[in-house]
Amino acid sequence: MAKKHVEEVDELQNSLSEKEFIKRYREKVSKGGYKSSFVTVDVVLCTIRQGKLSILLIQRGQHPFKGSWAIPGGFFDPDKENPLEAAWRELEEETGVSQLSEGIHLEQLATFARPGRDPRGPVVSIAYLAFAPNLPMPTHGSDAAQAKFWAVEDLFGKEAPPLAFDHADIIRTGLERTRAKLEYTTLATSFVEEPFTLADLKRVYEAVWDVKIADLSNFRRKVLGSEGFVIPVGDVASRPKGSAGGRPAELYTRGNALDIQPPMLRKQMESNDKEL
Amino acid sequence: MAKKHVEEVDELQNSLSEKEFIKRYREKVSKGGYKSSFVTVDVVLCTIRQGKLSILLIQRGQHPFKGSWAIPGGFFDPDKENPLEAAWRELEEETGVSQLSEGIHLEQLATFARPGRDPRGPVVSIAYLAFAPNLPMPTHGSDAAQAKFWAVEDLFGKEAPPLAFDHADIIRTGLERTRAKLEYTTLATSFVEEPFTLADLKRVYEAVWDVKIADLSNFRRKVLGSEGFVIPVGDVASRPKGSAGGRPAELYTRGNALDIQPPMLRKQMESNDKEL
DNA sequence: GTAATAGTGTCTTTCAGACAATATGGA
DNA sequence: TCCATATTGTCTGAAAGACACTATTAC
Repeated sequence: MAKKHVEEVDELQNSLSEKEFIKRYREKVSKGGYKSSFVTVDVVLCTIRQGKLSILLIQRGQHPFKGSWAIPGGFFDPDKENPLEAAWRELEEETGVSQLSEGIHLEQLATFARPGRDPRGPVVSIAYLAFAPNLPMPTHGSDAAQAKFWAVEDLFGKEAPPLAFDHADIIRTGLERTRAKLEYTTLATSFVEEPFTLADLKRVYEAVWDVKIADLSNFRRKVLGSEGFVIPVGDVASRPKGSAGGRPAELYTRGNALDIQPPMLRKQMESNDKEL
Repeated sequence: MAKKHVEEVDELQNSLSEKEFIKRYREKVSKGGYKSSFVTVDVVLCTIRQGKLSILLIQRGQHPFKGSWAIPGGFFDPDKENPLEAAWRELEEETGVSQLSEGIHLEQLATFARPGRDPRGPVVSIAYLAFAPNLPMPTHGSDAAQAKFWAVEDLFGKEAPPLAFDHADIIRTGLERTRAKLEYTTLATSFVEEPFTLADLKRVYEAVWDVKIADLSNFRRKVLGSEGFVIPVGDVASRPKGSAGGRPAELYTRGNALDIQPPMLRKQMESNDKEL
């Protein structure tokens, strides 16, 4: 991370209006005539909380967009690290989970570089997309005012929080990718902790696609029929206390397969699509 | 495009060794302590020439990688344009086709930012992926020594040309995306000129996947059964002179559908996979 | 016992794969 | 006429959707 950059910027942060801050910032940056750009690495972290697809957002404590919510991220040092490594680092800073935590998936999403997307000047954002099981956090990072998982359905309605920069676009792109990936990859398993039951996995599809999968039997046949999707543990789940009765479910771990062949179909939708 | 940057660099280009050039270049760039980066927009342009999946490459006339082959691209001005617009501009400069040319597809591929990928210093490449029908060109751009379509099968063998920067990685990524996209989108039609026959379309799949589709009948049923994939023109093709006889094929234009539901299957492979 | 959840089996429809048969042009 | 290509039709097997039935727990 561009530490010196951050420190110098920090000197400007205190008790300046956003407008004045941007003016001073630009003076420092726009020299030399070279059309270079700052680069950030930002992460759309998807997980499932209380049965709902949710995304980690951090309330900004600094200009610009002070008080608005942003996906976690930080400046990228193009001399020192790969952007993927930077994304893992950001993820670890914000959530406390390490790269070694099995099951967390991280991939490049897209790069956003529209002129004016950052009022400070040219800043290119390399966005990443992460899937994680329900995490104990959020432990908010060093410079974050507040970190919180937002249910996706709350992000785009009239009660929606203000989103910083073009992060609404980035989140939308991430959600589209997420929904598509569940169709033809095994990544749904990245949303659950091991070991898991098929009902757990079904809830992932229901949360991400916002559908009701009516027939657990067909879902079961599809998952178990896909070579390497899940591996039976040979044990059964103990029913959570306070829950009603019912036969205990068999437990599974993630298989090695990456793709589902043929893909999972997403037509069982009697969907209640709310947001885009 | 960063015109001033290009001009200043041009002063350094003549009669300097690559090593000396890079040293002088770095002295100009590394000032201020801010960890900013230059950004380029580069395009993997795929088409089909003589029945083979091919990619447009340009032989570099300047350091670094003088004499090596690179995908077309150029510096991106983060103040003035969207990267997608920049990609269209690059495409137009190198090929003469305009954005209005129906059928050409252009999408963001991925961003490459590994430290050291450009010996001049930190340069982030936003790579785009384009599909085009057989083009009259290449008309080589202003600063390009030579432009040529290379068959993919010639790019990774022992007779392979030297590729600049990490463009081998970018091309590989583009090829994977291209092959995957033919499965679940209608983008195969972007590789043929309108109007086209189903045999033309079949040749696209064969070239991109490097397979032989044995049964044209099943292929036909799949394509015509996919709503909005192709639209019959109501006319038949006239057989090219010199070719053998045979019933003339019906002509089609591109439909409005973006996705194929369910996807095209890529198992008819008796593949002769050569490169990766 | 009932309620609730998990798992098995079976019938029907859809669609890909294989392959046979017909159509339409050129030499 | 024969040859080459395009198009239509038919049979079969794999897999999804619907749905009935059995299994195992808590109460």
